[in-house]
Order: sequence, then C-alpha cells, then structure tokens
Amino acid sequence: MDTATIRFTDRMGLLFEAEGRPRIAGRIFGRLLVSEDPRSLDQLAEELGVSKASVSTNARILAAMGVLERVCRPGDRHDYYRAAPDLFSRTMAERLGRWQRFTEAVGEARRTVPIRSARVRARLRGYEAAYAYLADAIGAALREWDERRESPPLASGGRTR
Amino acid sequence: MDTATIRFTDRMGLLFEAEGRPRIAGRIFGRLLVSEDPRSLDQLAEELGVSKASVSTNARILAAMGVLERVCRPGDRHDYYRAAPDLFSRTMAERLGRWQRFTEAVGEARRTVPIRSARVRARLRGYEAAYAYLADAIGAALREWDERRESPPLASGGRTR
DNA sequence: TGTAACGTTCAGTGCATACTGAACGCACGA
DNA sequence: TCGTGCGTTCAGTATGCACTGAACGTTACA
Repeated sequence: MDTATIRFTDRMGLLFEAEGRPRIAGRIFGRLLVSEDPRSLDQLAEELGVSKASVSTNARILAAMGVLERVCRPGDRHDYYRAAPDLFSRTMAERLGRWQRFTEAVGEARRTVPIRSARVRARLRGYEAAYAYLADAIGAALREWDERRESPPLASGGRTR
Repeated sequence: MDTATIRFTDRMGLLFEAEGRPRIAGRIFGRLLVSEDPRSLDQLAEELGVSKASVSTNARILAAMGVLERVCRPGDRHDYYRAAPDLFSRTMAERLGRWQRFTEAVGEARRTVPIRSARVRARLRGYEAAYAYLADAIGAALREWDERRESPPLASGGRTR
C-alpha cells in the first residue's frame, strides 16, 4: 500500500475510534473505500498489518452495520468484502439510527419520569417532534437525491430548490 | 432522585458511552435534561453519586460542545449548569460536524490516494456530493422548523410539505 | 480417509482512559 | 491576614475492551 493510502486508512481508524468503534474497523473500511476489487480477509490482514482474527470479527460487524458487503466467488472458498454500493444512505441510516435511540430515551423520560415543570415537558416534547420532523425531511431529501442521480443530466438544468 | 430518573440518567450514560464519550457526561446531561432549575456541581455530584472532579470536568466538556450552558447568579459563587435552550439544533450540529470530518477524510483520499479505478473515484466524488446536498437540505429543514415554531398556529393550517 | 486451507472463536494480554481523592489556586468575608 | 468555600488540576488506579495467537470446526480436494 502506498503512503497516501496508509495515511488515509489510519485517519479513518482514528475517526472510527472517536465514534466509539474499534480502530481496526475504520482501517478496514478505509481500505475498502479506495479499492475497486473486493478484498479477502488475508489480503486485508496483510495490508493493514493486523491479525486475521481481528479482520474477520470487524469485517463481519461492519457488514452487519451495512457499510460493507460480503461477496463470494464460485469455486473460491475465500470471503471477500467490499464497500456497500449504497454506501452513503447506509452510513446515514446508521447515524440516524443512533440518534433515534437517543430520542427514544428522551421519549421514555417524558413518559416515565415525574416532571413537575411544564417547561421541561415542553422541552422533551419539542425535542421528539423536531427529531421526527427532521428525520422525515432527511428521508425526503435522500429520495430526491437518488432521483436526481437516476435521471441523468436533462437539457433543462432546473429543479428548483 | 426517583427510580425513573435514575433509570433515565443511566440509560443516557450508556448511550453516550456507545458514542465514545464518558458515561458520566451522559448521566449529567440526562439529569439536566429533566431538570427545570440549573444545578450546581455539588448537587450533580451528590445526585449522581460521583466525584465533584468528574462532574466539573465533564460538565465543562459538555458546555464546550454546546449541549450544556453554564449559568451564574449574582452573589453566588457556585457554577450552575442547565441544558442548552436550542438543544436540538446543537446536538444536530454536533452530529453533522462529526459526519463532516468523515467526509473531509474521504475528500483527502480522493485528492491524495492514487486511484486507478474510475468507478472508485466516482464513488468518492458521489459520497462528497451527497453529503453536501444533504447537509444543505438539513440546514434548510432546520430553518423551516424554527420558523414554524416561531410563527404560532395560524388559522390557515397550511404550509405545504 | 486424510490433509490443507478456509473462517470463526476464545482465553489472555496490554493499553487507553474514565474516574477518584487530595492538593491547589483563588475569591470572598470576618 | 487569616479562614472558608468554591472550581480546577493532577497523579494514581482500575476497569473495560481492542487486539492477538492458538485451537477449533468445516469444507473441498487428493
């Protein structure tokens, strides 16, 4: 691997670490992000200089998250991994999901915690409503983006904002 | 603190931990989320059963993140903390910021990593473009939400989606 | 049937870091 | 000029967890 790739994979590892995920997972993800061909566990282990056990575990976790895909070839017993085709919406779904868990906790608080203050109750309700609204808007924006990508450059350049 | 509040603060602590932040930070945040009045470091330390040192450090971090606010009262040497008024947009900005750092790394890869495959280059470009588009849409949605909140229920119910 | 080459699992280790308790600096009031 | 009561800092600890190496189960091929 060239210097720039090493630099990138390491950076991606640190970013993953900052989000509470294993550093190796980030490096695997980074490596596959700049790779056209799917890569085997052995390739990844050697390129990244880590044990095959770690690669196996973390690649499976990433695949479960939906950001990686496991591919297999006929007559080849190796497992290969590659970046998921719809990578962007996957990562967005991942992030939105975490935020949703957060909002769900707020909802539980609103329902279970005895709150005297009307202002606090309104704050919690407002938070939940804002999340619902924004999640909706994000979904709509994503669909719109996909449409735009699918219908290639028309002569009229102009969808209005 | 009642059982439901303890349950909620602990849950919030675990959610914070899952995102790579100190558990105590989450519990502090949770406690202030369901509290009308600002709370002092001593109050928080006692209610949550942790050292004042931890509360001091973590509350300051959360304030720097923008999700908490430090308030002081005249003739009172205590520091008080409360949940930020514009909590939702703060947490959104926080999350969007982390995503942006991620996208910036992708951009660096596109510029520095020698990539032979045109498909991979297109993937990276597509990722960046999608992020820019979505960040824009999120910003617009947030402004729209704020407007809607500020202009209270008009007789004509109808802003269209 | 035996062997080699897979991916997975699991106990063990090392490292990072959250958290604590004590010391510290500082501002206020007597 | 003390003493008191703040918030902060810092060295030390321990707790969790990422990561490793070896053992394991499984499948394909000889």
